[in-house]
Amino acid sequence: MRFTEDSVSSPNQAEKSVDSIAPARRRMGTAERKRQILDRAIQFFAKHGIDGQLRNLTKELGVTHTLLYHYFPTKDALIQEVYKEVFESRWKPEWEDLLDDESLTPEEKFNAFYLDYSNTVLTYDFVRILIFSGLSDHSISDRFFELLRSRLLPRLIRETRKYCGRPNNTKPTQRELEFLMGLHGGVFYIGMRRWIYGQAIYAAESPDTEQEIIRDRVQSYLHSAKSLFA
Amino acid sequence: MRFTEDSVSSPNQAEKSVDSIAPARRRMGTAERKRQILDRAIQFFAKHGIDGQLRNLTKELGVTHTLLYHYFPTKDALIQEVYKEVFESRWKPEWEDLLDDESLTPEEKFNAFYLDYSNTVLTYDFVRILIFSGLSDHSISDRFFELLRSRLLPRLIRETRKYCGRPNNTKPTQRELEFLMGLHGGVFYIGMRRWIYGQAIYAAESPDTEQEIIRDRVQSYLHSAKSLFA
DNA sequence: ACCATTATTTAACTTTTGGTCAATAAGTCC
DNA sequence: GGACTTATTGACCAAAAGTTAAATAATGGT
Repeated sequence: MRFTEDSVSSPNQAEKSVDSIAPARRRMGTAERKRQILDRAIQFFAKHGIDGQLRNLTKELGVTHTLLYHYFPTKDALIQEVYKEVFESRWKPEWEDLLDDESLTPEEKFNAFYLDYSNTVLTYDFVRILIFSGLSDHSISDRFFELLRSRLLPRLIRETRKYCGRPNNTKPTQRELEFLMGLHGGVFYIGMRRWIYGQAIYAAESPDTEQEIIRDRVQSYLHSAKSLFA
Repeated sequence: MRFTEDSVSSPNQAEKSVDSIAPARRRMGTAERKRQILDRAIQFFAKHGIDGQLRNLTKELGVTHTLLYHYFPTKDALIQEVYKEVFESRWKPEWEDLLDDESLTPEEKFNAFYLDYSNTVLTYDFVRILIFSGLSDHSISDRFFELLRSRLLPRLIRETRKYCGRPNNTKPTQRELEFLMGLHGGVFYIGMRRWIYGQAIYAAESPDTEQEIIRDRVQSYLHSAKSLFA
């Protein structure tokens, strides 16, 4: 598993398998190298958690671990950039536009949103890093949930009410929010099973089924909301 | 936060605040000490993950870290016992009995089960250790899900079918299972928000509301199942 | 071809941390 | 009260892991 000096003694084989076309060694441009490190760090910390060792991370890159300090002042700084990258780059402002689109029915919006949301958020990197972050220091995951809370939940509640034929003139109640979180959590749980517990998702076979599953749940949510909050 | 030699120099104040009535120092019975360590280790590893340092753990107990090795051969052995304790002690065989109880309606079973299940499983220790385990080495969380998969899911599907007035003569379909996992995951997500993300659950105020939330979701699940699988 | 720049490595330092072992002392039994 | 058992500690080790500083060598400009 762990390769030590062997990788040095046999430079012809499997030196790197990632992006290297040449066994090229030194001197990569500053920007590219930083980018490369960051990309790899995301994968790496998603897999091993923030306790992953820098020496192992850089081994995957084919460089010495001290090179990191040329680009990042400290391990923690690197991790912060990883967090930032993952969370800020994946949030789609379009989600808000979609939910505000006047030409769509609430049902269409819910389906379109959760289909896209699950494709974006339920990835290996995102799910695991979000949880690693929550497990240790909330400060990062909080940012994501703040977006969720302020940007998405009010819109989703509004659409739910529209679907139920109720006016949207009061603040969402706890009960409404909780019921929505049931749907939301159920969707996120798909990612949990897949990327945390390593379970095969029952729907992994056909891509259609995955969509069908989301649709089932959205359908169920809206349908039940109508009778629960009537 | 961290107390070093101060705790020795001022033995009157806050020496320990946990179970100590006396500032009693040495010589605890073997069994009690082991029990004490294990209990504390559960809390500790749930909080800090398995990378938590033994020295910090024992500091909370007011003993030296070397004392651990008198009771557990290695850190890993201690962790294994923690896992075992948490997962094996919390699984209730009564759940199966409850779901098999002939005198209850499917709806009553679902409500009773998820109410009790959430009280048992959605604790700080359990949720976090389950996830720490899943994040690193599935071997432990797998055991729990195997119980879930073999003992509970078939019964829950059976009751769902009964509620829908359908015969239970075929294996659960993926679609049925996935729909059930939507409910299940939504419930577990309550624990996630509370113990991983550190969010106040909207229903934290009144204990009734918590029950109401579960009931809402169960109601929704069953009701929708009827129309989805008709 | 030479020089300046800087990406990269080598060597070394420090702190952390799981683990060992011999010494100490708190109970218990007589 | 002395002897015996063993819970507990203090000193210490070695490997792991983050960090630093100086040496090395690509690369680009002239």
